Amino acid sequence: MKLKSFKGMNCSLAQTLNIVGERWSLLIIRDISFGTTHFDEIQKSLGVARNMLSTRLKQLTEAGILRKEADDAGRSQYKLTDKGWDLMPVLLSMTHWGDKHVPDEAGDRVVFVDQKTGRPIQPMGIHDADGSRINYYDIKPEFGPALRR
Amino acid sequence: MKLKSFKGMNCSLAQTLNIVGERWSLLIIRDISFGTTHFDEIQKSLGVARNMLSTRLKQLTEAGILRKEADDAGRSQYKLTDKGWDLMPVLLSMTHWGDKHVPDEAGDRVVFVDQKTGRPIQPMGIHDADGSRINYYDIKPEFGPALRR
DNA sequence: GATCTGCGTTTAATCAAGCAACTGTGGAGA
DNA sequence: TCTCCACAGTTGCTTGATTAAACGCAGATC
Repeated sequence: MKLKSFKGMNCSLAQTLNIVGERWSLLIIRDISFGTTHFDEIQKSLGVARNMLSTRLKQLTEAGILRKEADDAGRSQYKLTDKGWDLMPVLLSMTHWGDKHVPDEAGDRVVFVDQKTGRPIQPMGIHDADGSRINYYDIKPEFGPALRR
Repeated sequence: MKLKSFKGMNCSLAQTLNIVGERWSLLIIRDISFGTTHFDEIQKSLGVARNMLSTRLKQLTEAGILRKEADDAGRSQYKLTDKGWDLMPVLLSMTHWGDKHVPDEAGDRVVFVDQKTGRPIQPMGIHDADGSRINYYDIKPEFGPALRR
């Protein structure tokens, strides 16, 4: 009774979840994006089981999200590829949702700021073709070519 | 050997994953956002096991993401709450990532358009305080009050 | 040469996903 | 009123996934 794969679903969300939808994947990716790139560092930071971490790193590397390389000391480390960095909107959306809906009494936990100005970035939101911010009830889904058949 | 909870992690991403990070949750939420609101409809649409669906719907309702109510015919249906609709940026980020990195040869699967203009919305991206689009390498994380202690 | 650190793999136990069959309820039709 | 069917779950079982801890192994340090 294998875990059901989302591969056949012909849905971009399902395809994404098939690759990064596993419990630990996004936390691993976040750690690496923060500069925690060595196996033991990630393991201690997250408290994930070592074999899980090993498996996930392998899968994410095969999926082209991570790249394994040696650092100056010859120790192996993991870095995000461009494909991996493209997941930042996903990470940021989730972080902002957590900030808003599962807050800490002491305030925000991590704030992402614009490096040039030092000011916090906007919470992730929906923008129309002109770049104006719009609401979720201002959009509607339409079937694209791949679903019209 | 219970599944490790992310609750104690003091990280907004982990808090979000603790609520919607399970395999089926986001797919269920997407279906409901598309108007597939009855138990059997969702079950057939996703092919998820009925007991899984039952458990997830219960958890998501308890988490305040869904609301259970009766439709005109008295059948029970599930709707998104505002808290649930706030997950749209997460769904859209993942959908756009899938469109880009796991494409279908036939083209896009679902396109989200601005209801007023009919034009597709922008792919989810990072915006600075002034609303200008910036890149992932233009931002950096800073520890907020909850982590400075 | 003994111990430590880094990076995993193996092992054994337990938890959760998956499937299918069953229950319970309400309405439609005979 | 009796049967049939759709809907919304629930129950029970099997198998896969997750966990923690122990083990391997190479290179560096004491």
